[in-house]
Amino acid sequence: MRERPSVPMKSAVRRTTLAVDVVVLSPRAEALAVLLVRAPAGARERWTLPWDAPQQNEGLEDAASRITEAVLGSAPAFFEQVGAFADGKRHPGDADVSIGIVALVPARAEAPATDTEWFPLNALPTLAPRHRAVVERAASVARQRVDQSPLAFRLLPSTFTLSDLQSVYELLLGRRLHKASFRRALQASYLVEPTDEWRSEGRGRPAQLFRFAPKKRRGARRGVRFDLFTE
Amino acid sequence: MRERPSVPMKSAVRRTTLAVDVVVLSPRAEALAVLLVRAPAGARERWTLPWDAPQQNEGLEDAASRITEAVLGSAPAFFEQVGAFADGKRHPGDADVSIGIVALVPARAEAPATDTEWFPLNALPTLAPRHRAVVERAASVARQRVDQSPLAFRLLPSTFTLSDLQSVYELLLGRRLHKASFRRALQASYLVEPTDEWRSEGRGRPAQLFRFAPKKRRGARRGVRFDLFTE
DNA sequence: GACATTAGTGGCTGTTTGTTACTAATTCGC
DNA sequence: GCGAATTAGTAACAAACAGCCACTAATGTC
Repeated sequence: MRERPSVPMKSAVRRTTLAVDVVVLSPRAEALAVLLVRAPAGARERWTLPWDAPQQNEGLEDAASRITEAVLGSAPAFFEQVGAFADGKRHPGDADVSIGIVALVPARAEAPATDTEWFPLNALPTLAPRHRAVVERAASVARQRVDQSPLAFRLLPSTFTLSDLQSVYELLLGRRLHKASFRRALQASYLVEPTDEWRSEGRGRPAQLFRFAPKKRRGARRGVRFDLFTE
Repeated sequence: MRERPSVPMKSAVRRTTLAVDVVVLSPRAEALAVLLVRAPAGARERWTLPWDAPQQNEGLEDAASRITEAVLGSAPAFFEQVGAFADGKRHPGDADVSIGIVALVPARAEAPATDTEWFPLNALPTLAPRHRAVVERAASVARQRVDQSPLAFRLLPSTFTLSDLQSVYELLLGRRLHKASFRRALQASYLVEPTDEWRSEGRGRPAQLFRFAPKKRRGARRGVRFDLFTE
């Protein structure tokens, strides 16, 4: 019979260095893009995620907000943790542990700070291994939660056309959706409401503008889907 | 026009204390239960989550594995991060930052260590505020990801009846499911395969045992669901 | 052997979804 | 001015799916 262990003594509490690494995502030119910061001369990689150590008594999301505001001029309204990273992978500031946080900003947000640049997710420059892992996790989290969290709406301005919304979903999911089905499902969800404004974008029929306005939850949800992500 | 900020100087890197807090979940007596450890005399609360500081160069999941093994006698096969907690809430070891990790163990796992006890999720004793937040997040993560991650199968032994499986889903989702619909959806998902064993559990017809054996992903997934969690 | 109990399936019905095809309102080229 | 191109939005049908009910099957209990 196996010996029943007893509760362990706590090891001596170690002090570790902590970083908050922010993945700022925004749709740019038909692709999801990440905001990167030019690294100081002499660094091993030329680009890094915006990051910093949290201040004393500063929450992680608060730190992410401060870090993002410094490179973007304004703080995004939406943050979500994507995980803690403490593997052996190298961090630009040699932090022992990184908290990865994804921030979503609408397409036409303000111009970023000097020494920053948007890179499409599929054409990133070389990053420190830790930062590459954080970016990959952030993208994967965004893809997996797009229908459980109002992620898509944070990538759009406060009013948007349904075609805009569909494009963002397609960007996040990485596949095309059918227009009629998309709209039907959206209608049934009571997530948006029409405004009385219309937008004419060059040629073609003008589109009605909608805003994100989730109504009270509809009744009990139904059966299980068994949609395992077996990637 | 808004002034374009420049990239901030990194603040002096602070050293913080870090804890890995593990939420060990298992189905016990018709409810999901958490494994708690009796706190040393003099502590403010009588019970805590199993936790410890990660060792030098130890990954977070490795730490969770070590911590769980110490209280359970064997390491569960499944861990998932549920988030980092750095709010002002008090931690039993006064760690600045906690990484919450959920571990899933099957129902009839080994007897826990002395000074530990299973508590149903809805009848927890008083915990340090940080620990309460970690438990709540863990439960919520488990509920939200049950159909995207093979969570349910980690709460069952390697072979199980379909009624067992359905019960675990009902436990995680907090609502009843319909037997025929559940089985149809499961069949279509190719997640389990029958063994040639049967189990007779007291009265009633014996049930066939199945094992978790996910087959290659079926073709492209379909439409969007807009299932926002508006809790 | 009747009955209670649990496992498992067949089939009907209404709902949701994929798809095609259409109508509507605009710009562009001439 | 007018048709072609372009984008927005909808109708309608068929297939797939989910909720539901009722049934059969195999065991233990009395």
